Formats: sequence, structure tokens, C-alpha cells
Amino acid sequence: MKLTTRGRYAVTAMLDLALHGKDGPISLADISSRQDISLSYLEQLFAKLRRGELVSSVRGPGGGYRLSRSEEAINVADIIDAVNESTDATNCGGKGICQNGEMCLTHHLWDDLSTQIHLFLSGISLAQLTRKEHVQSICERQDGHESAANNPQNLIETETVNA
Amino acid sequence: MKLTTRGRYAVTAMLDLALHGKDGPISLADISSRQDISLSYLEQLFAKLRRGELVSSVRGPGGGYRLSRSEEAINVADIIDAVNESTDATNCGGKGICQNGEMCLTHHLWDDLSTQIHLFLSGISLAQLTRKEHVQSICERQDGHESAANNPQNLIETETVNA
DNA sequence: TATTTACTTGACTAAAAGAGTGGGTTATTT
DNA sequence: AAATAACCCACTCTTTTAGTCAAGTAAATA
Ligand code: FES
Ligand code: FES
Repeated sequence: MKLTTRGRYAVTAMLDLALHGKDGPISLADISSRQDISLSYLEQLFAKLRRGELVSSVRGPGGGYRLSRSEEAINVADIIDAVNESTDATNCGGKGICQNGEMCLTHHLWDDLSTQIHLFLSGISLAQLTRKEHVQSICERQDGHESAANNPQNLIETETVNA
Repeated sequence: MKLTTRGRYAVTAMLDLALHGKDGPISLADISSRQDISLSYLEQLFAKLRRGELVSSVRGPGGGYRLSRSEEAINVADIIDAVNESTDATNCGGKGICQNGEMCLTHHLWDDLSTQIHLFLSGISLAQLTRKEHVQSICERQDGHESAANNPQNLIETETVNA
């Protein structure tokens, strides 16, 4: 499998949407400033998320994106699949053909691993994430900074790291 | 996390070693022909595996590699760690600093995922893999081909692909 | 209807990582 | 000494990522 910044950004952005989108659509510019993700990059990601029918868009002033289903009905695996095109850990794409068209020694292992990862990620919904207390506290911190994102006063995270 | 051909090759090669290394060291040339992995590439991988103390080497004619511990004492996570340097799924290397030195919204999620993957992979030993019946049957097939690896008669994999 | 706001699309690029190659050196056996 | 196999190093080629840019489209408001 490949889990890269793309998938991580996508989940982060979707979670931001779940947290802030209670009343009305959220613009990508807002997400960009809160989550420190390049606006143009977000546009790319949301194009895929929209194709995957995870979000819907509202154009015009005051527009933005909203979740196209309830928070409960969107899980992390959905999001990663939408932007990444697979959480597959095999080399052969699950077909069992990576050694001259025949199955390699370790195919089943990677296949099992893929299943595990998918089970884990598909068992976590956006709703569950929003309920976690550490998510809520980080969310509050980000709402505080908002456009004061460049403020250096909050860079004292040493105790958090050494926990 | 990153799971690439490198990690997959390493596990495959180690499994080959476990399957064939009962009496005496196995040369990389043997593994190369059985598993269709470039010899030079195997050398790179085994340099790392040796540094990770998973295999020990015997030089000279009749030499090769053997497992440096019992099959039971080597698990898949060990192997991947040795060649890959981490099964970490976070962006921040587990430090919680990927948003301007502060923790991003989804840090805990990736951290949990890393733990899951590591638990799964470290629960599977080489010994367990060698006992699986599909591994044994693939192993026999490969022993059959052996140096007849270039034989074109086995390239008829169309039906397998279109399954 | 003109303007604003914001989403849409696609091409493009720099940098990194991955996969694989090649040449030469050292140790060991026969 | 000759053959064998590990060891080491540096290098290339390709793919993927992450991110940018610019031109365009649609909707809402004044
Ligand atoms: S990973 Fe599926 S055949 Fe090798
Ligand atoms: S992944 Fe650890 S802080 Fe973002």
C-alpha cells in the first residue's frame, strides 16, 4: 500500500469539513489556512473527493464544500481510496501474477495485510474522529490561530513530544 | 507507511531462505533464479538484512547466506524494518510536529494505524509462513522450474489475468 | 447585466524515491 | 592459482509526489 501526504491531507481536510461544516458550506481557502495545506493542492484533492461523491460543492459567494453524506457514513478508507486509488499492499494488484504470470511466494501475506488495513480504516468514521477529545482540542487551537497562523508563540511543544 | 517492492522482495527472499536453507547456506544466485529478483538488487537487500542481523554470510565456494536466528524468532516486521527503516504511517515520524511544530488533526489516526500494521506484521514469523500449504505448493512449483526459469512454456497466464 | 466570489480543469515542474545495473574487491575453497 | 560467492560503491533511469500556474466556468448579488 502507499500512504502518502496526499491521503493524509485528504483525511485532514475532510475532518476539518466535518468539524466546521455544521452550518453551511466551507471554502477551501478556510481549510487551507486552518490546516496549512496549499489551496491549489486542496483543489486537486477535492476534485477527486467530489468524483468519489464524498463531498458536494456550492458555487458563488458564500459557497464552498459540504459532506455529501452524514459523518457516520464516511470512513477513512473511503477518503483514501478516493484520492489514492487503493489501499492494496500487493505488487500484483490482487491478481496473483507478479512472478511471470504466476503467484509469488508472499502474495497471500500482502493480501492479508491489505485486508487488515482496509478493515481498520473502514472501521473509523468521520463522526468517530470528531468525537475524540484530542481532535477537539486541536480543532480549538486551530480556530484560535485562524489567520494568525504565522504567530510563533505556540511553538513550545516540547512536553508533548517527550510524552 | 511505505510498503514497496523492496520490502516485498526482502520478505520473499527471507522466506526462500527459510524454505531451502535447512542444510547449509544458500547463494544469492539461487534465490535470484528461483524468485526472479535481480542478483545485484538482492545484494543490496542482503547488505541491509545482514546489518539488521537477520542473516549471516559465508564467503567462498559453497557459501551464501543463512538465517542468523531460528525461523520462529524472525517476523515479517523485522524484515521490513531492516530494509525500509520504518513501518510508520505518520507524516511527522511519530513526533506530532507536522503542522508548524504542532500536532496536526489526524496525527493520532496515523499513529494508531502504524501500531495496527506493526502488530499484524510482527505477529507473523517465517516459521508460520513456511507451514502454510499455499506457500509450500508455490515453493514446489519454483523448485520444479529452477534454472528452467527462462522456459517460455510457462508464459501462458492469460486465463489467470482475466479472472 | 456586471461584478464578485469561488469552484474547475489541465498542463506543467522540481525534487525525491524507487528499482535496477555495473564494476571492482575481498575472502574461501578446491 | 582458479573459481566462487559475498561485499561495496557509485551511478542511471523511471515513476511518483507535491505543488504551482493560468485560464475558464458557474452562481449569486447589487
Ligand atoms: S504480490 Fe500478488 S503475486 Fe506477488
Ligand atoms: S502526522 Fe504527526 S503531527 Fe501530523
